[in-house]
Amino acid sequence: MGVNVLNRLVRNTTSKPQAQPTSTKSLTNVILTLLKEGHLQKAVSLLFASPEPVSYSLYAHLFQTCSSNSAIVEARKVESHLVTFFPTPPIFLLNRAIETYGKCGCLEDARGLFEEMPQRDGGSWNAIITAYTQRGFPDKALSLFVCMYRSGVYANEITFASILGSCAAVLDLDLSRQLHGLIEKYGFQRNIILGSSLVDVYGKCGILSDARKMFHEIQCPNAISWNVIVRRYLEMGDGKEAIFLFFQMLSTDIRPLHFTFSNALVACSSIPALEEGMQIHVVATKISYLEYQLVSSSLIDMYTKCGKLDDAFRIFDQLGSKDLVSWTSIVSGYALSGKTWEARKLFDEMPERNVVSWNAMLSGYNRFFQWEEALDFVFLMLNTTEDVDHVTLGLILNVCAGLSDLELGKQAHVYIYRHGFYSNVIVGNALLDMYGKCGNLNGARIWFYQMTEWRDGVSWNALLTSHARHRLSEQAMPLFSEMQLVTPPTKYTFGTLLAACANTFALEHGKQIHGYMIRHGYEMDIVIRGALVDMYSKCHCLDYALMVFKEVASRDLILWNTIILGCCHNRMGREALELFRIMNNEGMKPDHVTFQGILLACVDEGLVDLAGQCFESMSNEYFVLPRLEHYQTMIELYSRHGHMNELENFVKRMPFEPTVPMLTRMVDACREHKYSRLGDWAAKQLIELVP
DNA sequence: CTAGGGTTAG
Repeated sequence: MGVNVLNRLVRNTTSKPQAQPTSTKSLTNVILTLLKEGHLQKAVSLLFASPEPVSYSLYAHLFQTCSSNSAIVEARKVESHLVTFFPTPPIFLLNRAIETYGKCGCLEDARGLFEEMPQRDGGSWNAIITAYTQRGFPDKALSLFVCMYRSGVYANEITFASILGSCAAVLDLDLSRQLHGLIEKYGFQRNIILGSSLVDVYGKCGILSDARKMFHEIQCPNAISWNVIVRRYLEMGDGKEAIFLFFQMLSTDIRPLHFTFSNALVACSSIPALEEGMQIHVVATKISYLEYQLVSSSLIDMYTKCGKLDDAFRIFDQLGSKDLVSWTSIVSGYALSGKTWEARKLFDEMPERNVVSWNAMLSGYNRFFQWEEALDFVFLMLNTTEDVDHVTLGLILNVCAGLSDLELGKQAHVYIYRHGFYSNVIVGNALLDMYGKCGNLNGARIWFYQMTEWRDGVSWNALLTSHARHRLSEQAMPLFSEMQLVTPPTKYTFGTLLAACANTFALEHGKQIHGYMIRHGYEMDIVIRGALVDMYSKCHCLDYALMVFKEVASRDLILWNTIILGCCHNRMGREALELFRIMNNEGMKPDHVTFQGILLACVDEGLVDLAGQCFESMSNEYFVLPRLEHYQTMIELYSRHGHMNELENFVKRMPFEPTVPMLTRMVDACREHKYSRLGDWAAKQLIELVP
């Protein structure tokens, strides 16, 4: 503040605050009344126009009010008045001024005053350090702290609290430990604010053991201390411990912050833990915390994540005022559990939407492979709102991949490039996936090398998957070796590699991967076991496939289909049929893939009648609509086993015209079995189709 | 007197 400096130098009045005339006293009273009534601007104008100084305490009061109102113009006026009438104002008032400038976000004013002060005390350093910490410049705060330390000014509790906040922001674990040592050396360790700050900084640095140790050293943790420790466990993905600590807090007589309720509920959503969530619901109701939108929104989300849509909806429905977040929560609850129609109905009713609401709805369509609806929704979104973020773009790319629409995917790529989203790793990986799924392996490769700077393990997996999908499984192994130098493999990596082994009949590689996973304790989920079954059966090692299959406790449809088709691959039709029988007994509903396996088994075993019955039972008993490949397999069945009458009846009863491969197969079969009536017809059809 | 925590939804 150049003007203020000038004032300080030019003015040489020697007025003292203690000798106040009556007019000043009344002025003070008027200003105080104005402040009390919230007229800060008027109060400051009055002060500014007054040629008299006021008491130190009134200046302090004015600064404080400017602080809480972020009134920068008024703060400058107050400082100006102060330095005009006091050539050497008390340091503490200038410290207040620095703090006020900091709170108003005017760091230049704060720094200017700090630099110009004729004398500084520890409070001045604290004020400027706190200003930088709170306005989001932790590096500057830390370097100022070093200056302070070097210039021999002692740090006090306030300094430590502030500087720990900066450590937490930049995750400087080493400095935090040093500060911890100093705090104990100076005997500040019983300060609850410093204790909580240390819990905070250790937790943010991911050292929960130290955070927990520090927490236990706090004699009487307050609501903030509890909130910190619960939150840190939640952030590190240990929802269980977060919930445990929350309930421990409830057994003390501390009244929890409503934020802590929200954190505990989010922890329940993350596990998910319905029982505990319901208990928290009860407690929150008892102490009227559902009044907080934050708590009720978290509660709605907890119920949806625990699969209790009805309960979630009941709370939502009874909500006094439904805010954007609770609307979005309920929509996402329906959308992500497959009830996209209900979700859409609610979405259309929303009084307002933001990018998260749009993304939630779109995610629902994507998760349940409703690509057409998703695409319509994308266009609706782009026509309605400008609000598009990296999540939206990732979802749009998923739609392109789902529809195998490379052109659309390329358009999205251009958009992403133009709008600077390309260096986002989520978007980048979605792009890789899109190129792979749209059949453009080269595009995927080029993009993979372009994203060298910011790719992660997922990028490698995506590229591996693209290679495996393009029957370039031989190249997957060298790629995997390259990958291992950079990033550790995950179960997704192995899933892809096993599929690659299956496609290239690389039994030895497959066995090595299986062994590697067992030795290194990788999670053997149902997808991995399915990949193992598939790999072993495609490598003609059906015994191993069956062994892995039998180890799975709860089998899903995909796993059943894999083993049934595996038997077919190994020309073990009878075993396939036997497995189908067991599957039925276990109450598993077959789908079109299962029936394709069954029909193939019948072809192989020459079970023409059984195949016919199965084909009939598809639509009659199991309500599985026969697809093109089922009709084709039936044609193969009759052709191969010379059942020409049945073949003719079957083809004539088909709900669509036979395809070229079907006709070709029929012509061959009719020639072989001298059945010219159908053969001639098929040949004629063929000529019309292929001129 | 100044200092600590916390923003739920994709």
